[in-house]
Amino acid sequence: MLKTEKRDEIIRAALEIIAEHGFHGAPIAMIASRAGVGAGTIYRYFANKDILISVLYEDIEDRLFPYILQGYDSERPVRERFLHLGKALLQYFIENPLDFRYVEQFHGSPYGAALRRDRILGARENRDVFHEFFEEGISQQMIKDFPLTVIFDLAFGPVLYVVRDHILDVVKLDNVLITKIIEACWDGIRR
Amino acid sequence: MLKTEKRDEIIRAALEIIAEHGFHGAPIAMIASRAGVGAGTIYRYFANKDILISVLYEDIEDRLFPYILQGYDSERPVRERFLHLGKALLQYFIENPLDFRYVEQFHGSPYGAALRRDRILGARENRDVFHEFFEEGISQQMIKDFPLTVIFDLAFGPVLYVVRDHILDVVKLDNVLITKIIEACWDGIRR
DNA sequence: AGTCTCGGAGTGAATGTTCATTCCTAATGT
DNA sequence: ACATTAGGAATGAACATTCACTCCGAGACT
Repeated sequence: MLKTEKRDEIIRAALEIIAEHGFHGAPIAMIASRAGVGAGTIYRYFANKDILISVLYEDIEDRLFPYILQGYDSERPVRERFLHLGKALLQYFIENPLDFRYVEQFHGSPYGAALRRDRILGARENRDVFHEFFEEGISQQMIKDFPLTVIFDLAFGPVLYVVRDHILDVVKLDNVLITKIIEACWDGIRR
Repeated sequence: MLKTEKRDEIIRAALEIIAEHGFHGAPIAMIASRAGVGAGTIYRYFANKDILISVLYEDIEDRLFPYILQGYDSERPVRERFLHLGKALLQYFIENPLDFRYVEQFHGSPYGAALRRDRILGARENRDVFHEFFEEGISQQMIKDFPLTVIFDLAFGPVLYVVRDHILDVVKLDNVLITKIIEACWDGIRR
């Protein structure tokens, strides 16, 4: 019944190594030894490396969305909700830099390009939260009338770049700065 | 005297293949055949693949900056200059999608991480234009007072994401939309 | 209770492939 | 003729994937 345990170890190890060394510098043998399993074992859980890589990505989304939705209240005013979503996103990646590094590499690579039509952050059930939120904001005339995709880019593009800088240690983010940044994002999309 | 010619072919071929298939799916043999040269020839021009990859990146910057600076007039008002820079950046990548795909992959990879402290767009002489521009904008109280890095993220993060969407064909950008987008970026950073 | 059998999870050495790089020969120019 | 440049087969290293084997626990049998 401990199936999950080994599988989790493999996923954790793969995340660590790929985030740090890229898809390149992450041979199966290395992942296996970091996970404390035999190389062959990985193939008992994942048909091949590509599939491991995709599953890993979905795994991150499955942790990210619940985190963001914590304390999200769709009854609150638009601006307040935006600040919540933006901050939560920023915070999640700051707290989980490996996830960020991984997502970043994944998106830039051909693996990620396969996700094409699916929006940058998620395409599962949860995605609807963002969807609905922005659509409501637009119809309430609180948010500029752009295609949804563009609104995403305006709203969260800066957030992701700021996270990168924080991880690369070129900015030091504290709570005050974070709030100011998300407010600036809001200025970008609000009417 | 045709030294340059073969070299350019190699660079072009490498750009095409890497942009499309990633650093992965771009074996030297494939680059060579696309360039119409022998595999060994590549090594007459580039010591190894890593160096080819870095040179390729620098090459892109060397084309990007002159393009952006065309018609840039540091005497014009801050807002106007910002609109110029933003549009030019967007336009360059729309016109050169391979360059964009390449830069994107490069940044997300460990190669790019080596550029750490160097700012996201350039670290050569030209970089100063952006530098100076934002510093001036801040001291004139036209632009919000954030660390320079953050200003970059707020200003150009959205632009790069929009370009990605355009290339992935999830938005259709026309001149009107482009202008509106850059204006929204301005709203994000202006006081 | 003790012994035996079976099945499936786990292993890592062996395999075959893919690749960057080298190096010797051919071609080209001077 | 000589020097320089190009070519691409040959080389060896690195890697993903496979597979023959080990190990272990849960039943079955005595």
